[in-house]
Amino acid sequence: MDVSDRPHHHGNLRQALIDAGLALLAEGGRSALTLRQTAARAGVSHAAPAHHFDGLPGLLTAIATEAFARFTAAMVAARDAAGAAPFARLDGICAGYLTFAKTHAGLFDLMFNAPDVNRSDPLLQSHAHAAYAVLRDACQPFATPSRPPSEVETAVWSLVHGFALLRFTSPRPTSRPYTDIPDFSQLLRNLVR
Amino acid sequence: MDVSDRPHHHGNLRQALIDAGLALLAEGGRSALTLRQTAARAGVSHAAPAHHFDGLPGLLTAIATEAFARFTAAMVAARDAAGAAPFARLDGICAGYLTFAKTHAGLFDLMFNAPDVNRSDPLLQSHAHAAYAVLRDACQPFATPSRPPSEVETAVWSLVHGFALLRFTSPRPTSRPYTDIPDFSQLLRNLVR
DNA sequence: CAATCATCTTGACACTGTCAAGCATAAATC
DNA sequence: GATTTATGCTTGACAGTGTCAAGATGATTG
Repeated sequence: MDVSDRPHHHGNLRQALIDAGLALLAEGGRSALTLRQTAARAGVSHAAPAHHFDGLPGLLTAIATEAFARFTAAMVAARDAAGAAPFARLDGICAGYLTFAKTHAGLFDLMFNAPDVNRSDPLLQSHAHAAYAVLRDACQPFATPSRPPSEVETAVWSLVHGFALLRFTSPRPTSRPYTDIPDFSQLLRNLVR
Repeated sequence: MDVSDRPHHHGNLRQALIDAGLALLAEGGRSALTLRQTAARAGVSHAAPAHHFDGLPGLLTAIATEAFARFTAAMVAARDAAGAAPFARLDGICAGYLTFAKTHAGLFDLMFNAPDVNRSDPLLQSHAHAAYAVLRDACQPFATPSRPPSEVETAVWSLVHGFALLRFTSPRPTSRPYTDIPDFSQLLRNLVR
């Protein structure tokens, strides 16, 4: 759309920029997500984003915040579709976790690996905390007197996050980076006993 | 050193560039590791690296390869200092893993998170495979008929890698990102039984 | 000695993020 | 309703990046 076709004030440029960034990220990965490209896709000049975000880190942080919200929603949906048994719920969450990492690799990469995301941002932190809370709640039934909740949470989070990275991120030559990769549910079952 | 002070042919510029890159990475993190800065630190022009590496990805890949070698050495040293018992050996390797991730955060970040590293490079792959082999060998004693080696390996690698990322990478506001982080040895003990 | 080759330099290009200045439109005020 | 203020966006510039082409320099070889 030509610049003269639309009003001078965009209306909701902030959200339009976030949407444009999400599209660029999905199409070309992290390296495609630049300030100028995002502005161009949203149909504004290269300096327009500066009036809505604190530079590139600000834009990336806003997109990562949105990504955490979608991440949480994906885990919750997988949990609620998995049944009522504690293990089924936890396993469902992990399946949602891994499916999200696979199908939204760009978002996952941005959320956890991108160096320019401002992880001190309060809004980002609250969304990240909400995602972690989903996992934590589902871990609670597996705590015992000798195994406090923090230990179960950390073990499960580490296992599923490490598994996701081993499996999906930093694309490797073959689908079997080092050896056969077993099913995650089995690993989880052995972990929580 | 002035350009006219040294001979036109550097002698071993390739290694000098790798060393300069390692220094920049240790000092300023991934964003400080640029082609031009590396060349400047090595005392050559900005285009000199192109004659020794295939662009920036080539340089990063070479540095990551060196990083994997040091990573392997750190794990082997920790293992050999940990005693002869199978669990002590595996625990020692994980301790070496985590200590490396903490004390060489730049290298660790480059090895696993940097998008420009060419992970199809045969030399990089062989070094990465060697690192993984150290972990795999130490996992073997914990395999059972119902728990094949690939399952133990994947579980341990995922756990320690996820733990390292949760703990050390992408610096978070506080040292306790979401909750208390327990000791890793306890997690490992519960995992391998 | 001359030719060749590898190595490094210089200069240019397109692209990036960021900043300062200015303009156009909407909102507020008289 | 007219004028002023403020907001939202544009334009232009700057330093920095990776990459390529062309040239200069020094070592090697015929």
